[in-house]
Amino acid sequence: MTEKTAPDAVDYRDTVFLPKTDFPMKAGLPQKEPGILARWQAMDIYAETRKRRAGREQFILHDGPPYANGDMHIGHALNHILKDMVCRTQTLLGKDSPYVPGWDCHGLPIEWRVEEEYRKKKRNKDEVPVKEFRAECRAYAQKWVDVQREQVKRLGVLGNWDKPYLTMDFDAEATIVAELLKFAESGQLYRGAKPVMWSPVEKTALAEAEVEYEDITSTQIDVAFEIVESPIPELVGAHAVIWTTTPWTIPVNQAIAYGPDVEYVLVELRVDAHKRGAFKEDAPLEKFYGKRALIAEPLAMAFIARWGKGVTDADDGVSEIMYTPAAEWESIGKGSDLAGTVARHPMAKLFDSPLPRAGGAGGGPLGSGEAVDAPTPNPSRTREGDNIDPTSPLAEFYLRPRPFLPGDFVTTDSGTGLVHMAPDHGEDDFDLCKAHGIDPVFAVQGDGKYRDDWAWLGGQGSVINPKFNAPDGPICSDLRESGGLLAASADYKHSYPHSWRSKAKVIYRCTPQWFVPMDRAIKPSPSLSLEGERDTLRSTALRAIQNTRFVPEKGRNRIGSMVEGRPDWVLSRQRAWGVPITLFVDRKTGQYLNDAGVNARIVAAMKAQGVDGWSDEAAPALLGPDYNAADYERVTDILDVWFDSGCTHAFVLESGKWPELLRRDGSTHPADLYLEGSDQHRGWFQSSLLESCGTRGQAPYKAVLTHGFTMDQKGMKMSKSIGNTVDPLKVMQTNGADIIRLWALSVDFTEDHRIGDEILKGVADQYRKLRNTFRYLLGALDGFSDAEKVPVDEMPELERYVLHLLADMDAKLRQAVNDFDYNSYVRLLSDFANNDLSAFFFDIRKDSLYCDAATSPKRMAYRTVLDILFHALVRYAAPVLVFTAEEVWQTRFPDEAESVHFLEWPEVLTFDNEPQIFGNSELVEKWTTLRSFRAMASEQIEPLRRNKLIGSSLEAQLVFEMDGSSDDKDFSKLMTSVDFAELAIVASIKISEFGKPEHKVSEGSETKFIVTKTTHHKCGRCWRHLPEVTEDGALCGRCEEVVNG
RNA sequence: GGGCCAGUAGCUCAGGUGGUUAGAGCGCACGCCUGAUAAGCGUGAGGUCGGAGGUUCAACUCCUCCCUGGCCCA
Repeated sequence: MTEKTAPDAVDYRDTVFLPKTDFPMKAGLPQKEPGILARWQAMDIYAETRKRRAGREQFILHDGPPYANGDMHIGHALNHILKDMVCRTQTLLGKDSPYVPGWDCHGLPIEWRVEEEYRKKKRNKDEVPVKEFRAECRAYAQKWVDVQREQVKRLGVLGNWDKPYLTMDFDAEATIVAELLKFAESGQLYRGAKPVMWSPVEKTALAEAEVEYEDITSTQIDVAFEIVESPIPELVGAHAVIWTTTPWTIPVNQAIAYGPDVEYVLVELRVDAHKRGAFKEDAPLEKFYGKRALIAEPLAMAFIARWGKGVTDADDGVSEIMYTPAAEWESIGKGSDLAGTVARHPMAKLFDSPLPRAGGAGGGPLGSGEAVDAPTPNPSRTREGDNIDPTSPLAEFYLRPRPFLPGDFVTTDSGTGLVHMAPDHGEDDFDLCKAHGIDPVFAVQGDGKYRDDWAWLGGQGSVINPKFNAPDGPICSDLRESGGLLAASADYKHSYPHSWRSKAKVIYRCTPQWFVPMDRAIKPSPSLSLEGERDTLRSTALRAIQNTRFVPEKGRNRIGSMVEGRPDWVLSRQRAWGVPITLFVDRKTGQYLNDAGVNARIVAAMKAQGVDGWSDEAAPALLGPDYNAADYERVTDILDVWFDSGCTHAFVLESGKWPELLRRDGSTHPADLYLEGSDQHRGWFQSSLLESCGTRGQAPYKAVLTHGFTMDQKGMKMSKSIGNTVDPLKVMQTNGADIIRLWALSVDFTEDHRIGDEILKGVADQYRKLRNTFRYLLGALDGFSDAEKVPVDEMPELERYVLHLLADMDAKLRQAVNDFDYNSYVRLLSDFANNDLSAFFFDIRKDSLYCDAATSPKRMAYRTVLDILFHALVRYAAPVLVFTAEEVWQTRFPDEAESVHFLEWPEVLTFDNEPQIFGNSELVEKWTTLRSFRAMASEQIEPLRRNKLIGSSLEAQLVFEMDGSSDDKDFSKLMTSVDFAELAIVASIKISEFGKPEHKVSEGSETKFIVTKTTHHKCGRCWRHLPEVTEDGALCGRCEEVVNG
């Protein structure tokens, strides 16, 4: 065959209707987005959106406040994008979905930063008036609120940025106090105690973040506690050995812990006879030689070595020391056998008194119950030999028996396997003792010294002073005198917490704290109605969890098990920058004042002056004429910041300060949704739940949505020190906010997910495909007007089929919105644009769009569908690609006063509302089959292209080979019912009645097509190969009519 | 160390109650087109479903242990 081309081929390019648009292929988002933002700001798009949705069903997402400190990081970005997506999709659905952002402004980290600035300027915090200090904290928080606000706005997040809520607003502070007083009124507060990290130098409690660990050398001592009673008779008279590196805690020992599964032995302390001459003169041998010591078996040798070092002068003395398991008790057994054993405090001997009687582990000598104000013991200074009244509080304390208690925390890593318990100075100690009714005694003051009234230890200096703990210091001396010291040496190297600020050692110290009880029956009050008669905060909260929707569902289990097992809520902090615990405590009874009038004055003072309204000077006025300020202790603790944020539902949603948030449907749940990272199961979700359950008897939210954390490309946690962080601000600079948004909404945010260059590149590719889809729509719709619209029932089947695909996706998108399943949402859009439109519909109709007459019904129908697609897709995309969607919309419908974001979810045709359009699904089945044949044809054409037999598929001729089966007859019928050549974008198709097996590509293949090169000539305008074209470059009938017609 | 959660192609994700050769989009390779052109179309190659045991006729799906990573605690 010879190619025949017209010698003077005409260029028909100008007669072809090519897509025409100014919408650029390259986005240039970093340059373009700020301009779009400015326009939105100028038109006050947030307020305008509220107006346009006024009176509609509300969807209230309540913003959890991020901490006002530092730049926005990727976690903030993800969180805000998700919140924005929620509000925007709800708004798109036609609801009124406002967003009031907020910040958490009180608390230690800010206080800390301000102090750090002081240090740089060499100012002493203690010399700064507290009001001034708070003012600086306030300014610091405000500075970061402003910084973060601009950064989040840049993401395209729509919200009431001009009026965010701050926990440090006076109104907020007043409401937080009012909420606290509700707990007071319903009897849900008590003062208890708890060991906290304490710096004796700064005289303040420290948070974990303020503590650093350094290696130090401490005095280690072994102390003998004489066993006075035990279910194992052999133990009576023997000595339990405890080991500690904090000798100063021995005076307030109150018990001994054993490991229930640890093996214990009883050993006799002996020395080789020939070494006896080498004993130190002052050694405690006299008192212990030949005596029996109770100790964990794996640790016995190490103890003997310590003991031996102290009793002989010989360098090799250690190896010469003997120990023998006491013959009387061969099988010493496990720790659990020690239950019921009782010892006496070695210092009891300093009191000239009879041995204590066993039994009855008592409470503290110095008060009990919830009031912890320390009573005063007998202040007489006493040394051994002095008499002290055995009925005095201090003597009674030392003479009280020390019980053996089971401790899971006891290990055989070091020490003796018997742990001395000082509930004042250790968390394990406190918890174990509390569980057995033993309370702390508060003997060590804030300055680290024993109280003056603690007999002989008072005024001895700070307990962190090495001299205090030295082998020749007061503690060891007393123990030596009383015969309790087995070994002491200042040579134990270990890591120990120090104050980050002063570099001084810190201690655990029990201090009075305010608590909310989890298991106390709540006193009903007018504002608080509960379901159960004896409801506690825990039971109420657990019930609320059952009534809440969790997305993903596993969140319910997570917060549930936390609430089930959590201890009482510690509300108090000994700090300056926070909301005060505004209680007056009766100095006589220890009870806090509960007077509605006083409370109202306190709240009013907060409203007027903020947290500064709570001061000694203000106390008399707050108390009013009915109370004498001298009779009351003004609590100076501040609230845990989690209480602040737990109150946001009260001072933001219910306050009326943001009218758009007020419920108009009588709903009792303030919020439809809380949305934060999964760490907030322990944080804000829980503090809000407890606060609301304690004051309102139910959760403040209907649903809780959690997202995971963003990891680096390899799935590892991001950290500045490793240098694997991704800065959203930089991504916005280089890629644009729409790219980060698309990223956040493409990943499975309910789990931990990743970000990195490769991932962002993929997201950018995905963006480009979507952008080009819009660009094509804009170009193809050039000049389109309502006059061109064709009724759907007059459209070709292909158009109706595509409308069905749209409707199908529409339903799935709605479902995804309801499920907050945004990665499905985005993928549905991408897949639809790629598969159904670009590779299928647009490709097939390219010929009609370019070459048919403008008045062609087919072309008009196509453009009508493109218009429908445009209106639907731009709306679907708007919540995701907020900037690009606006750019698309404004390109087609420029209007300074309008925005794509005011639009509502598109109305699409569905089976339900227009069954006749889709032929009751027959049309869908038919076209699904046709698409599979189309795919098959492409597959068969490929070899010819690869072999350079043809180039464009338009050069291909298909022959459908029938094998005579009924299926084939149906298929051929199907294909002849449409213009299959047009669908497959080939020259022509023939149906062969009698299949020729030799033409099959391979045996057993599903192949139905034989492909050859067409013999027809190519139309010079539409490039189709058609029989009527006389020579290559001449016109086909259709084109002839369009061009010359 | 404890509680909870996750681990499917290079990337992002699908894979009801266990059942035919594990899917999609993107990317990649190759090819086509040159009238969506730093675009569009097609074909193809990529996975022992984190690992090891076990239950079962049959396991990506159920059980146990381990590894890796994450959140919250200690």
